[in-house]
Amino acid sequence: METITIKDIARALNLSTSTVSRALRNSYEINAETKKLVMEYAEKMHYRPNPIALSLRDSKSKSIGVIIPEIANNFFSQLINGIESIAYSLGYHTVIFQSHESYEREVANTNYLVSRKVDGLLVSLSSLTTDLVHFEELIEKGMPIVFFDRVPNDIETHKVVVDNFLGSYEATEHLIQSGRRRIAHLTSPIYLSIATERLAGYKKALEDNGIAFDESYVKYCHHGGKLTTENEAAMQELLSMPEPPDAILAASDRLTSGCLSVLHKNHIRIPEEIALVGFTNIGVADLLNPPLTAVVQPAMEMGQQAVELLIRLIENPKKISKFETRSFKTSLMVRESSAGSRS
Amino acid sequence: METITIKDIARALNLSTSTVSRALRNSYEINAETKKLVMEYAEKMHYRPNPIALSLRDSKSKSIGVIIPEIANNFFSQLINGIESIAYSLGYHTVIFQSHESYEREVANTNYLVSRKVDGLLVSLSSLTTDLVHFEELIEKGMPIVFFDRVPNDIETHKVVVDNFLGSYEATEHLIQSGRRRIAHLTSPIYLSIATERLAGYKKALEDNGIAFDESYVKYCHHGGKLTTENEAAMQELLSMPEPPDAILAASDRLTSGCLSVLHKNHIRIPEEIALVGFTNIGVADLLNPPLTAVVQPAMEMGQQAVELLIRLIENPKKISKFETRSFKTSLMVRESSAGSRS
DNA sequence: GTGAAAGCGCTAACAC
DNA sequence: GTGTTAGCGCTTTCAC
Repeated sequence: METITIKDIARALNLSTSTVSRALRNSYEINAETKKLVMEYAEKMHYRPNPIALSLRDSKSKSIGVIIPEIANNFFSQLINGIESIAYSLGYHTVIFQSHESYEREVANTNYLVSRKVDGLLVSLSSLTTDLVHFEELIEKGMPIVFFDRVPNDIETHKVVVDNFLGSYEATEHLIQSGRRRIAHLTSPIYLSIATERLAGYKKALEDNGIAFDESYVKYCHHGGKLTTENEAAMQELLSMPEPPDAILAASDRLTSGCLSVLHKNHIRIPEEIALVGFTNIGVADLLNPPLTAVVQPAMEMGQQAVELLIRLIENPKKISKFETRSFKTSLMVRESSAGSRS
Repeated sequence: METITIKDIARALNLSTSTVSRALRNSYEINAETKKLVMEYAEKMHYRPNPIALSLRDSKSKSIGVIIPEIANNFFSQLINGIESIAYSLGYHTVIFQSHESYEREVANTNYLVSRKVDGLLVSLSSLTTDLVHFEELIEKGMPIVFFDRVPNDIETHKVVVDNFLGSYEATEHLIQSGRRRIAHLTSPIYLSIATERLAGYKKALEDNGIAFDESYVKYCHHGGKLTTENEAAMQELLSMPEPPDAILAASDRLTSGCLSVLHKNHIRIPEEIALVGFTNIGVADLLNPPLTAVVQPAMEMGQQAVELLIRLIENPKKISKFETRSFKTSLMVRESSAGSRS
């Protein structure tokens, strides 16, 4: 019944454990006959090496840790699929943890994964992370880490990102071209570089098109839209302005659907009264009412590239001198929610 | 720098490893002073026990494995959140694996988790799993397993499910009451009990309302809607029937949005021409066009109950004589997609 | 009250 | 070509 070990095989075959071990690893120094004997017996008994023992010995585990803000988000779940597919084919296992946008959980997860001897880490920062020492120390110690999407500016390592500036710029310009002038921007705390970049793209597009930037059109949701109340409050402020916006650019999945929801509740016609464009990887964007213009990120590819870089780092421990940052383009999927109606 | 071990502490304090070990576990047989000394030094050096070593020794890991069909699905990701929250508070870690509706991956994941010495397993079957020996053997060996949502009929253990029959019955009856007569049912392969139960509820509702069951109104998508082509094909068949349906009951998340998508593409007015009700936990159901009537499952609670049962099983290894099956009620969220228009 | 030693499963020097 | 041994980090008998 229970799991069989090398020792059991050795005993059964009247060999030493080291011989069995060598035979199983097909070592050149073992007699062909002995090998065959061992292999067949192992096969027959369904022998499987104990990965825990291997991890303890080698301080590695052929597994990589992934820390993301949350799973219940299409962008991240698509990303995970990208990660898993590559990792799996390269013989690595993927262990996923959620920070739930909490700095403490991010740290706790990191520590746990490290103690579990993952060979490397793939991380997308929580929106409330400002202190990065837990990662800096790890990198210092030689732990391979690759950041994606929400990456830190101050850490030198491989990164996989999206051109947020451009994505935001294009979306904003698209709104302008469809005749909007009072474009609001709904975003998350600016700790994250993705938020600053998206804000910058938005500003630049306004500027390039001769529209003055108005700070009161920018609303920050500190929990990134996780709390609906926060979302609604921000939207209410916008709607009750003397000159309410005629378009909104929402900076994340959560923010986008939250925004759409509030507009619905207030019976505001989209796009006639207010146009909406959002960063989102939601699968049903074209089935929404109205079909939603979306800034989409190539999540799957990002995940694939991220693991690829990570595994390269893991398997080439010689200090890499220059790290790369792979940048993807977002794609603007234009749909009704931003249709021109005023130009 | 690197991680510090009990041995390091022992050496530094001129004690034996066993004394240090005992002191850290606050054993009664250790001198208070020694304890204090050890504790403080350990604290100062950020000592953390190596979980791998513990797992190797004790053949357990304070972690539970979760095997689900896929993460990129609101129902499952909400469920995971339920699992994680409870597991975390009880000191267990959660390791998530996706079967991607593949029997082989399900088996591979199971084996891996077992070899990694998870203390228990939480599983929702892949839609293509018909052979259950891999789970049966494990249970035989004493591995705690709790199934949820997609549960096997033939295995005796704790289960957490939803009353699929009733959910389906209510949804169907609702369609009938809103004036529909030719109600189609879009479902996945009937290997899964959830599929047979939903089908049964649908049939019974028809019967109870004097509508003859017509097999040609039932379409099976073998990949559960994972393949859009499959989905479209099934829908096309329905639409090209001499008497196409005037309503559709979709049996899963994927199937529901796929169905909605095809109806859109074919410019079929919902609910005027065809009404739609679907099993789905999608968050934006009320933002869809039209707002979607949904059979919603209490995913979070199901996850919480499932871990709770599992951990009870883990921590009470004495053979439990009777296993329980906890059953939740679905809730029918009536929205426009099934509004009455013909009665 | 504390230490020595064995063992969890595996591999790799180092014998012979 | 095969066996012996030590060690990865930890706990736990068994001694003293």
